[in-house]
Amino acid sequence: MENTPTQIASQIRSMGFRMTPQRMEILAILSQSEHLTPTQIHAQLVCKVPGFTEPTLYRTLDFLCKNGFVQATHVGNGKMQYELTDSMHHHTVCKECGQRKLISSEIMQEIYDRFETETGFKLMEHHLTLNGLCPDCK
Amino acid sequence: MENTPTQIASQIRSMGFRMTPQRMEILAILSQSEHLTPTQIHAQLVCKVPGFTEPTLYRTLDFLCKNGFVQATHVGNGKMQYELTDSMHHHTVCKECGQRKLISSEIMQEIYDRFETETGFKLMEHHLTLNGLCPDCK
DNA sequence: TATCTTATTGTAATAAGTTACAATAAGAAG
DNA sequence: CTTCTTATTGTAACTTATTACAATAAGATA
Ligand SMILES: [Mn+2]
Ligand SMILES: [Mn+2]
Ligand SMILES: [Zn+2]
Ligand SMILES: [Zn+2]
Repeated sequence: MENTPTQIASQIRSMGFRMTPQRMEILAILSQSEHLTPTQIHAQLVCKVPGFTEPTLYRTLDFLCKNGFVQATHVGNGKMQYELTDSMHHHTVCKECGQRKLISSEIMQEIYDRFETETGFKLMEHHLTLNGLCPDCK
Repeated sequence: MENTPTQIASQIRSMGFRMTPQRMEILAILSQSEHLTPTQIHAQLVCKVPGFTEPTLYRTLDFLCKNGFVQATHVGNGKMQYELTDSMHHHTVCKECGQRKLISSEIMQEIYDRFETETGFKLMEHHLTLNGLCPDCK
């Protein structure tokens, strides 16, 4: 399972959906950075495609999320952020200094495994942000 | 540390802030249910206090969160939800059937302890929602 | 290539959330 | 109780997000 815009495009088509310039533009933008808010994405869109509208942006993000090509995440502030579904990764965010740090997948995988065996629940979270205090600020 | 509206009110005063009817109304509403969106809270507010405005609602929620009396949470849809800071508790939400389930604090505490010792990060998350598949839908 | 179906887009109106600033009132002081 | 300070509220304007529906165009079919 790959995740370049072109590969996602053909997957979209093979799922019976239609591939449009609007969807392609959004995928192109998402493929170049992560943790983008709708406003940030829209700012980039209107540069390239002057008439691009908000409803299309929000609907498309929704569509891409529902079909697993994009993941929506929260990082503490109330704003949604979007990124292409990539390898599982997690962050810590320090409430004191704001520093973000990537958490190794191994640690989280072990924790997830244990959680799943103890609860019978199958986790599908691929991107979790944990808030607290970093070692320095603690 | 208690969390009834009256007790929070006196804490707010003793912290040098002012206690207002608006803050009291919001605390009263939050003390009666959990997982409330701003829109839900506002709907209740305008019934009781006809002129209650949105800026005051959002500012007050922000204020109560920053001072630890209220916690803001996400449950998968993009909407923020608010509730009085109570004992730590966590949920699973099934992507298939939508069922929500409370996760025992003991399990999470052990997992948190391990996470903290392995990363040096001090978690302050008191309310985490984990998405995936419940035992039935798995 | 031309035609057809309908998924997807844009338009227009609305709702939710934010910001800047002047008016108000909580609570301290006299 | 009255006065004073300033934290907190409401007003007004704006930005971000959502909804309903008519116009468009992707891609299937002939
Ligand atoms: Mn990330
Ligand atoms: Mn909860
Ligand atoms: Zn820190
Ligand atoms: Zn289920």
